[in-house]
Amino acid sequence: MINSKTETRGLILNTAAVLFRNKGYHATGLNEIIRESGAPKGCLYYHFPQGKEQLAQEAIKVVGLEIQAKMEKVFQVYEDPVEAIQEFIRQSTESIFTRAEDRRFSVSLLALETMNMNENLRQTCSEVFSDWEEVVYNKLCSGGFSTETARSCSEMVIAMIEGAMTLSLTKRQPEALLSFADWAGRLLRQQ
Amino acid sequence: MINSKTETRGLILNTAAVLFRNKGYHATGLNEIIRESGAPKGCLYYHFPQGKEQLAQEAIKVVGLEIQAKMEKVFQVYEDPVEAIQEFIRQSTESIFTRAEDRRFSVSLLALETMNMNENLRQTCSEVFSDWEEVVYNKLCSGGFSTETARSCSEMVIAMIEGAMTLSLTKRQPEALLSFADWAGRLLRQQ
DNA sequence: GTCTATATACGGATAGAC
DNA sequence: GTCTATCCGTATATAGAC
Repeated sequence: MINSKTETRGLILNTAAVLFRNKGYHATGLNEIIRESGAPKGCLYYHFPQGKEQLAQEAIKVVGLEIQAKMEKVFQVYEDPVEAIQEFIRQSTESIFTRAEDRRFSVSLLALETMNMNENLRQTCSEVFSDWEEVVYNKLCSGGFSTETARSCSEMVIAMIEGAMTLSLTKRQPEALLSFADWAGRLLRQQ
Repeated sequence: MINSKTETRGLILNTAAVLFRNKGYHATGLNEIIRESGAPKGCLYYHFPQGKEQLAQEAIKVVGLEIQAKMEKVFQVYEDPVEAIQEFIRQSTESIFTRAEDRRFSVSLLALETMNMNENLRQTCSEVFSDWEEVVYNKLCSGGFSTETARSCSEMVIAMIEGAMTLSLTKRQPEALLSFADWAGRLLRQQ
């Protein structure tokens, strides 16, 4: 459990993270979160006094950290940064299209839904993107990229993953993601 | 007016297109569409018997065509395909960050919201993406790219635009989009 | 900490008059 | 083609007992 002061709180938060990431902010109801989590029905506003906004804000951080952990795990296995990034893309694609069809390795939906509606949530999503970029940046630097090149590349890598994932998921075809993995290899090595 | 058999119908549809594109499917209510459009209040289900789904499906097509028209307009001015693509990105960035802050040149939000919820809407978004790719594909071919290269590049260009736009909008900084325009130039010329 | 009941609003959708 | 009234479900949120 991540970020759980109590068992119940953590249960609700983790359930919320799954639902928000898969269905988005507006399509996920508080009732649904309580029902799915199996948590006591009366305790949501006790643990999250500011209601849905607070729950979403914390859940976005959880989603961000989950995906970041997955990325770091892959990065530890592959020393070469380019290979590591390619492998992360391929493994994410595999997860999406086989293990759990409706899961996304992305916070694009939450970001796009909330950016013009709630400044706190927008800011939280923005920080998640920046954190991911930092992980890629460090990996590129440790692999010999100049800090300037690594900075520019890391933002492009995250942007492209989000975009290619959106296209692949919409078309229900892994091609966009897989062909991006190939592209990323060529592009980064040419820097 | 696009696709309007009658004045009122077109009015509703165009208003719906603006709201859906900016706020997404779930955050946009039918009441809101009627109110904003100024259309007669009782006539929504007369013009759109299948309700919100039908309205959204047609609106997604409208949004897709609007963005496609914008792209084609820029492509007509610049003969070189790489230059044309770069210019489209720069002009879109300008539009987003100056003329109308909450406007997006994207259907990512609608695609991500509906893909696991409604097969019709998912399919419609998928077709919009494919149509955009086709425009880029034709431009690249006419500029001397091989059909194979053009096919792969066109999908990457659309994916990258969607991803970079998501990041730029979330961070409220044009950098991701503008730096992608530079990248796109280098990448495509190296093919 | 947890529960029930409820307030209040808004969502999409329908029926039937005009 | 348009309007009004309304049904019904669900949403977030709160009050107060236990």
